[in-house]
Amino acid sequence: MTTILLVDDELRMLDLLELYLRPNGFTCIKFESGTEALRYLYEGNKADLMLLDIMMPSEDGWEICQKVRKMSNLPVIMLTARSQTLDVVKGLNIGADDYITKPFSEEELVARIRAVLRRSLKEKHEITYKGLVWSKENHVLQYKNQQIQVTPKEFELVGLLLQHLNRVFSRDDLLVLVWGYEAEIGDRTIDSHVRNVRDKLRKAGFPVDEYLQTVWGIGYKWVDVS
Amino acid sequence: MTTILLVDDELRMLDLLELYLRPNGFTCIKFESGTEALRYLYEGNKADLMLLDIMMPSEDGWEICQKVRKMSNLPVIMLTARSQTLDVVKGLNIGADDYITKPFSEEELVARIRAVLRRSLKEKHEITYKGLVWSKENHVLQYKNQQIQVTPKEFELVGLLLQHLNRVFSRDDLLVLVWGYEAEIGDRTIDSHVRNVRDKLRKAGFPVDEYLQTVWGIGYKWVDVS
DNA sequence: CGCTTATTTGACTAATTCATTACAGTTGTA
DNA sequence: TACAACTGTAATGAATTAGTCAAATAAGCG
Repeated sequence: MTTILLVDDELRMLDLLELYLRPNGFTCIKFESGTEALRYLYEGNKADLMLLDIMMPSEDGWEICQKVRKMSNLPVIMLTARSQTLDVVKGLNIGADDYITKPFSEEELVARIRAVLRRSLKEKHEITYKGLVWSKENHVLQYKNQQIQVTPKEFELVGLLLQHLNRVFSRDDLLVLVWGYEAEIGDRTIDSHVRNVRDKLRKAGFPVDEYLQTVWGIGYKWVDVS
Repeated sequence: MTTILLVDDELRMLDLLELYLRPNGFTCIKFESGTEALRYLYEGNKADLMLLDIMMPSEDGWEICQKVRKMSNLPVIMLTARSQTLDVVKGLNIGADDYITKPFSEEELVARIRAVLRRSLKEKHEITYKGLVWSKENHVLQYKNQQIQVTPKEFELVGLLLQHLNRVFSRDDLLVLVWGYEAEIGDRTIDSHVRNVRDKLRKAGFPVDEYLQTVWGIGYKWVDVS
């Protein structure tokens, strides 16, 4: 079963969304404001996706989306009446997974939701790779029961690579995905962090050089051969 | 926030319930059959109460109620058109917490829900961690038979951390979960409370620094290694 | 109201992490 | 091999974040 959080200040839109989604097997939970939805998430409840209206009286969709992003990897689809490119870009940069403009058909809505769900399924909170444990919830990196002390940036970096085995990340990719889209950082900075990660993992006894490899001229990747 | 699961085969009744409950601050999740609701619970989702119609085509309310009872202590209020004493008794025996006959007023519905929630909240939470006793009921914190005098906020803070060992709480998390949603508090305020908690526990002889740890750049957690 | 206790704040210090730099080392290619 | 492009390294100052504490403010209570 798939649970979708609907966030819109207009009751009519909430009802319409539910009308479209329930027959398609989605469980809907409606919220008239983003803060309500956030509270729901903060309380540890789970959901599979959030449909979020941008135009809302108190806190707008952008802010809500950012807050959701900070606390979880819940996929977010933004809803809006406006279809300006600027908004789309802003939304996607902020971390929204997709963007639907009103009005929309039932087919479009459901199709987009399915697509986003397919994409987002892979993200994990806890990853174990050959004895190396990465846990987002506990914010620890362990190897063979010993804790590896890493900084926030290092932690994010390792997590990203582990979550996408064999994918090559350019320094630009890493910049956006680890540092955030507006960061302006030199290439050497990223190298430095990679170095530190390698150092710490190596010292813990993990054969990091087999896995965290440099792709010459491009960036870095975590190689998984098994 | 309180989440209520609505289970009824009639869409109209689901809508009516939602219409009554949402304005009273309840979050509603609607299910057209008991099995759907059960699946929702089986998947680990949380809720505070279930409103369950007795008369349903496939599996009736009694059966659903029994299954809910087996897997959790979620309070259940049964809904029915019949008002025969027999049913009431049967329902309460099976484990329902209350019983509402249709038709009902908004006031009655909300009042009963509140009453059941009040009752069900009480039977909660006593945690013992290495000699440290946290008792919600008595609202006391003890270590080796000596009472540790803590303020309400400090008490909530310790309770939250103890209830989720090893989980890292960002200051934003703590803000929402301890202070409540609309609180606007500075980071230093949270630190202050953490400091006070550490201070008091330390003075009582509890080795708090081993457990209540700072996760640099993220927040705080209660580390449990055992 | 006046007293007590709890909570919050802000200024300051301490600790840690981050970004940069310059240069040494490495790789790819002609 | 030579050279150009790229990556690795280590040290360091800047920036960010956390800890501390006293004082201000708010909240409870008789």
